[in-house]
Amino acid sequence: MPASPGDRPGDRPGAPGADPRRLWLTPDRPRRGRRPAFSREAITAAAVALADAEGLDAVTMRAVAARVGAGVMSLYSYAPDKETLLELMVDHVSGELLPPAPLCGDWRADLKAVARHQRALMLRHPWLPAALTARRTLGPHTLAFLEHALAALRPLPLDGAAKLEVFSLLTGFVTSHVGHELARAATVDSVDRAAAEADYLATVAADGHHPELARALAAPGRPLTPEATFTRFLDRLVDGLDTRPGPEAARPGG
Amino acid sequence: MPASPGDRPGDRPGAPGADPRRLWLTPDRPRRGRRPAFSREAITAAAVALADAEGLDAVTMRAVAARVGAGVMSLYSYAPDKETLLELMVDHVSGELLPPAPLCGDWRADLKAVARHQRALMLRHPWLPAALTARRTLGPHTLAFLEHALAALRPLPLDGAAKLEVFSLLTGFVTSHVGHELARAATVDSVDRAAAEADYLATVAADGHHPELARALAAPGRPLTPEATFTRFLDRLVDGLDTRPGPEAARPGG
DNA sequence: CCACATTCTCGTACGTCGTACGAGAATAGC
DNA sequence: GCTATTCTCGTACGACGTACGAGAATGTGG
Repeated sequence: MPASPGDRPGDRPGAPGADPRRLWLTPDRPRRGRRPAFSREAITAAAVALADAEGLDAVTMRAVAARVGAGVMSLYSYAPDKETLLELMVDHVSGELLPPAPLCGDWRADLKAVARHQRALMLRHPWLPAALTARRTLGPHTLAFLEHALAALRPLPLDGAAKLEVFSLLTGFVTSHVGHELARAATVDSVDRAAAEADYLATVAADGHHPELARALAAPGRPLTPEATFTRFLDRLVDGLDTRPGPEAARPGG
Repeated sequence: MPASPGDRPGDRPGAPGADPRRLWLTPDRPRRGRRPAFSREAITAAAVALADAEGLDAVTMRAVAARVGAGVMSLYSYAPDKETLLELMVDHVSGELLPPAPLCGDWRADLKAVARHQRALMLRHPWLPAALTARRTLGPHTLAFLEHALAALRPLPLDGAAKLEVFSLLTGFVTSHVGHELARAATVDSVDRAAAEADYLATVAADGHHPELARALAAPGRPLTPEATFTRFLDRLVDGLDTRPGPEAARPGG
């Protein structure tokens, strides 16, 4: 095995997503053999368009192939498997976050802006929360945005690991929140579903064993826009972030 | 169609999870016809055991059926589809959160205890974060625990909707965090994978375009136990929670 | 005791998925 | 041109969720 220098997009063998560099560090060297008829970029874009239009479940290898005008198995020359294609999709749309707006220097404001951009991206690509919870992507665009977020946290007296944690916390929150936000919006489409659920909750609340739930549901309920709700959550989270360096390291097993 | 009074566990027809009450409010009335050979409980327990042992992907209708000693299609007498079975699984393990420990009255401490119990449950059932991000379950056990969490928030001057939001925020955080925690632990199993990723990140950080990332990775890096990291996150989140009632309601469309 | 309606069991079968395999077409260097 | 290399993609396989419907078991009314 002559240790080929540099990897092709395809490279049929190899574990699913075993080595990130195999996926992201590919200077597409090969200048021999048949000329590729498609491109990783085009295939990824087709997959994204499909997911935008018909949801993540509609992204099948067959459907993507049909959309780019390729045979199904040709896709495997550009991505070793579907999981990799999904990672490519995530990084592809993350490119829409770049270049990021300049920082203002107020780390709280900058962090909130980061979260708002993430949310906007997810609303534009409603499959994104689901795609993000199932994997962790470290592509060029995702990393560039991470770089930006870390720059926003520069004024904070935290060490590097803690800043990464804060970013992870924020991203997790946005993903989770927007995921639920979209789920709710989708349910509203079928009114009976939402009504049935409300009915059911009312039934449960009325059984006497859930007084707090009953109280919560009986709230005056001034309805907020999703934007306002998100902002309120975000404020709660960011304004209150404990920014002290953190306690002394705990001993493993302690 | 004679409007049958009360629904059987089975009830073959009916949309997937259209009506929560169809699923959760079933006093298993039917005392006619052949006696059921299995039970929803036993099937759910088998599915949970399978997921605990071999992961969520191993939970196929065929595998669950084999485990309980039933024919595959018999499962459909107890749950209308696989999605429902997954909801039953989530509620089943949520029963381990009950009865909850008594509240101490300090809402921050009580809320942290809620989160810690959630995390412990997820560590016991590593498939749970993935199962939770894909659906929202409103079974008896989940709702009982929600009731407990709302009781913990009793001292807060928030309205009902806001308290539900806080719970959702907390649950979303725990789910996301433990999901990543487990993913990292799984990667450590295969050391090359983790090493390759670290290598890749180092490569990226060394390219000069990611100074903040380089700084973050070069941190002294006193390693924390997962417990300590979780606690630090949780403290950051809960200690800082903005508990003011919130701004005036925004007008829809504003 | 006997239909008969009801309810459960589950073998078979269908359509869909991801993808392994490998034959053929295109290209570059000799 | 010959050959090694690379890409294309038809076919095929095993797994999945689940629709269908025949058969077995049970209660009730005659």
